[in-house]
Amino acid sequence: MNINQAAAHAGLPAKTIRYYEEIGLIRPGRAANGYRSFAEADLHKLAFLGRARSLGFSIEDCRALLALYEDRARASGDVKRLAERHLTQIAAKIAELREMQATLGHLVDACAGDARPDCPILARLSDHASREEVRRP
Amino acid sequence: MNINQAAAHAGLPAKTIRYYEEIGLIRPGRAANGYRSFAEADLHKLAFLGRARSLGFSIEDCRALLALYEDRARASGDVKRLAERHLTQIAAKIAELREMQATLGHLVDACAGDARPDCPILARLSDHASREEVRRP
DNA sequence: ATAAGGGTTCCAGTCACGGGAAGGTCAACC
DNA sequence: GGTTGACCTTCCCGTGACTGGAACCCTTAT
Repeated sequence: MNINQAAAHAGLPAKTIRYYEEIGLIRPGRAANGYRSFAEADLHKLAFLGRARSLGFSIEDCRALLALYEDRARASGDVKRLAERHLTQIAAKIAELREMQATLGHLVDACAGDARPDCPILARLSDHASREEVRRP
Repeated sequence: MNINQAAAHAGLPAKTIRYYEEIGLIRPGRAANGYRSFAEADLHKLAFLGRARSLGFSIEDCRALLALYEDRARASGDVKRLAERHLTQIAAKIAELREMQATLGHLVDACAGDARPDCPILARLSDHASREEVRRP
């Protein structure tokens, strides 16, 4: 099977597959004409990689996951640790984004968004101490 | 004021400040010896950029925000539109991460994490149709 | 004179690809 | 047999927003 069929099968761009070969994640065979030749096992690995990437695992995590997958004597604890570490990173990223969302959301709510120049968003960016709340007497 | 003092003042690495100059976000003066010389206005801009970046705005968004900030005839609507577009992206990213978190969280919960090789995480990666739930009779 | 602690430029690397050029290969059609 | 046109190959550059490091200049203190 040639690269474009493999790509369609795995749901990955051909460019990505070439890249995965370049960095040693897969090793498809070669036909006499130099074309890459993808066997069942290669397709399986590509699908595995696509799913791991879609869960946000880094390429290096994917490499480790693939190695664990192929190691029949693996301990599920190793896989779980890797996944938990990734979950921690996901949670941290979500927390960071939610904070941005909250801050920026308040500022956007306070901004009139009309033709006048006064803007609490710019005010906050230019002076961190500035607040969008109304003054209290 | 030299670059390291400016960096300390703005809470940004000196490298980042040089980069911001390189891409035209700031234009500090130069002393006779070739050292960058940061004036009040430069420090203010750097702080502005630092806060905008910490809210997740891209460099190009920061450039636009800075231009709006310096345009006394700006319309707050322009700022608000930019911020709302960014908020949309933040929300999309959060949604994506939460889906990863949910999926991976279920898999981690279902994984024994011991010395045995059986692992629902790898099972799911190797076969998307696999489910971590217990079989129902 | 020298050593330290600034500053400067430029080059390379990061991550995970994507775009595009230049050229080889294959199947089909006239 | 020639010619499309689709597919394949390698190679190199660009992305975003920096970060690290080399090689070298400037200032101040000993």
